[in-house]
Amino acid sequence: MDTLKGFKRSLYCGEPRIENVGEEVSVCGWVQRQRDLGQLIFIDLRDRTGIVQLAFDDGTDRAVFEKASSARSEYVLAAKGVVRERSSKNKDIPTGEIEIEVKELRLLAGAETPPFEIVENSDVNDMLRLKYRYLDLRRPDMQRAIALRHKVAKVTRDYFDENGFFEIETPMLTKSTPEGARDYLVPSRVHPGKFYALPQSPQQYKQLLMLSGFDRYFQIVRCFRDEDLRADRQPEFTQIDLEMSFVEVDDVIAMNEGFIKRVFKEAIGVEVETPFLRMPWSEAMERFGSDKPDLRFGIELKNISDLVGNCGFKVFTDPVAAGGSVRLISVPGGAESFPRKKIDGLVDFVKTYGAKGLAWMKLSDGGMTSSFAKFMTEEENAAIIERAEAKDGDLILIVADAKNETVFAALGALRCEIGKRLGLCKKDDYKFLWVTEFPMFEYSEEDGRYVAVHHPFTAPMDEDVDKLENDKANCRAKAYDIVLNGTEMGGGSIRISTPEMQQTMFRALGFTDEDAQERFGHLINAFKYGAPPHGGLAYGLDRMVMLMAGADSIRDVIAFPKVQNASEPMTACPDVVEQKQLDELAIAVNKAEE
RNA sequence: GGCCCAGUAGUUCAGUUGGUUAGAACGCCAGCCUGUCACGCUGGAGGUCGACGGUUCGAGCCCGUUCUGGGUCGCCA
Repeated sequence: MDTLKGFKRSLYCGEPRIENVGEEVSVCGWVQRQRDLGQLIFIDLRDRTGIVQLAFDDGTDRAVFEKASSARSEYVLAAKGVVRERSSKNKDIPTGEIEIEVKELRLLAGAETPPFEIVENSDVNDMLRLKYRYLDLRRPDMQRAIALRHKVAKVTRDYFDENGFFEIETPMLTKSTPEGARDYLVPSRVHPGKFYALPQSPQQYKQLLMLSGFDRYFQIVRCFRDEDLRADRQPEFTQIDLEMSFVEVDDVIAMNEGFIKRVFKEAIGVEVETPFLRMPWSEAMERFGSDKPDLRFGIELKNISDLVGNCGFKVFTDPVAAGGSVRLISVPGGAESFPRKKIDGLVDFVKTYGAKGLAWMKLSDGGMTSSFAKFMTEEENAAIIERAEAKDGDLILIVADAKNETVFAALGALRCEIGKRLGLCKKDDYKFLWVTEFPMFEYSEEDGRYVAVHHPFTAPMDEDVDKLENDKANCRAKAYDIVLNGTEMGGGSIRISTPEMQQTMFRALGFTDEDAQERFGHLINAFKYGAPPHGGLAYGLDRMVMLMAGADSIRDVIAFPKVQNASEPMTACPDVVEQKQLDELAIAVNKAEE
C-alpha cells in the first residue's frame, strides 16, 4: 500500500473537461471498474462528484502499469497525470470526452469484493443494503439523496436567518409527558429510579423561547417517538421546527409559503406557485376522505345517504339510521380497468380500514350492473349515478358504515390506491395544500374521553372558544397542516398564550388542576409572566426530502436508518449492556428477548 | 397485537405434477487480449434451497411451527 504523503488532490473526479486537456491533474477515489485489455488498461475512478477514466498504455511506466493491473473494484487510488482527449468518446458521462494519462498511481487501500455491486438503482435486498450501509451510501443515487438533504438544510438556515429567526438548541434530555407518543426514556444515574425522556418535539421549549422574547426561532432538530415504524416513520427523525411571536395563522402560513417556494427552487429547481390552496379539515374529509388529501387527481367522495336512506338495502339503510353515512367515489374508465377479480381485491383492501364491504356499480355498453341491483329501484340507481356524475365506462364504488370515520378512512384510502393504480400520481407533480380548522378534540374510545387532536397548547378558533366546555365535538383549533401529494409534510398551530385559556384547555381535557400543574407546571407558571401571542410549525425534514427526491421511503434519505423492528442492522442496536451499567442506573431487567 | 407479501450461489432471479448431479445472468478467480467504457474470449470456483418438525420410497416444491425482512391496520397528543 502507498501513502498520501506529498500528494495533493487538484480536483474531483467528476470535474475535468475538454478545456483541461494538457493540464496535469491529481484525483482520488474508488475503483468503479477496471478494464484490462492486455497492453492497455482503463480504470473508472469514482468519487462523490462522478467518474473519470484513467488510462494506462505502452507509454506508461511499467511499475505504474503493474499497479493498475492489480487494481480491483473499490480499491482506493490516488492518480496524477495529464488530461488528454479520448480517441473514442463516451457521451453518457460528463467527463466522457477526456481521460487522464496516468504518470503516478498510489494504491491507498485494497478492498474485499463488496457484498453487492456499487451501482445506481441497485435492487438489492434492503436488509443487506442496511447491514453494509457504508457501501450502499457509495451508490450515486444515495449520494445524491444525502447531498439533497444537505442542500435543504442549508437553504432552511439561509431562509430563516434572512427572516430574523435565531437557531436555538433545545435539550435532548427532557421531561416525559404522558400524552402523545411513547417516549424513549433515559435513566438517570444521579437520580436512581428517575428518567429523562428524549424529545418527541421541542414544543414546550420553543414556546418558552417566545416568552423569553426571542421573537422568532427555528431549529433543525432530531425528535424521537417510540412507536411502530412505517415507510414514512422512523423512531428518530428530523424536524424543521419554528415558532414566531405576535402572529396569527395567516402570518405563519405566509412565512412558510415563502420558505417552501425557496427551498423547492434552490434544492430541486422546481417553481412552486403561492399562495397554496387552503381547505378546512371538514371539507378535506367530505371531498377526499382524508385530512391529507392528494390533489394530483380528482375522484372525490360523494355522500348518497339521502338517496339510499330509505331504499331496500339494509347494508345502506342501517348505517344511515345509526347516524353514519353511505358515500361513493366514481372511477373514470373504471368499468374496464377493474374487472370483477380486481374489484374483489378492492373489497379486501377497504376491509383493512374497517369497512364491512364495498358495493359497486359498473356503467358499460350503455347499461348498468351492480353488486346490489336487486335491492334498488330504477329511480334510486339513476339518482346514485347522477350524484356520482358517472358516465358510461365508469365504476362507482360505495362504502356504508355506521361510523363516518370508517367511511372516510376506507374511501379515502381506496381513492389513493386507485389513483396509484391508474398512474395518476406523478412524482414530479407537486400539489401543495394547507388543511386548516382542524377539530380541537377527538373522542378516544380507549380513554373514554375527549383528547387533544394536536397538543394541549393549541389555541381554539375565536368563534369556538365557548365550545371548549360544551360542544367539544364541534370545537375547531387554530391548527394547520401543510400537505404535499397526500403526505403530511408539516403541521402547526397558533398556541394558547394566556394562563386562563390554558387552564380552561386542561380542564376541557379532563386534567385536574393538580395533574396539569404536575405535568405542565413550568409552562403554566411561565405564562403568568407575559407570553406574546405566538404560533409556529414543524416540518418532517425526512419526508420533505423524500418527496423532493422521489423516494418511496424516508429510509432512502436518512444516512443510517432503522428497520421495521426499530433496530439498526449495521451496528445491531439496541443491544444488551453490562450488568455493571445496569447496577449504576439501579435498573433490573425482568424480561429479555433471546 | 392483527392481516398481507417475500426468503434458492456473493447479488438478482428461474426451478414443471414431489423424482437422477438444483440452473441462468451479473459478480468473483485464472489465462489471453492496444481503445475499452455493462470491454471481449476461454476456463474455473462458488449452494445447510432462512430454520425446525411432519407427510412420503423420495421434499427447493406439500403441511405445521418458527425466524428474518418489507407493506399495512392498530398506534403515531
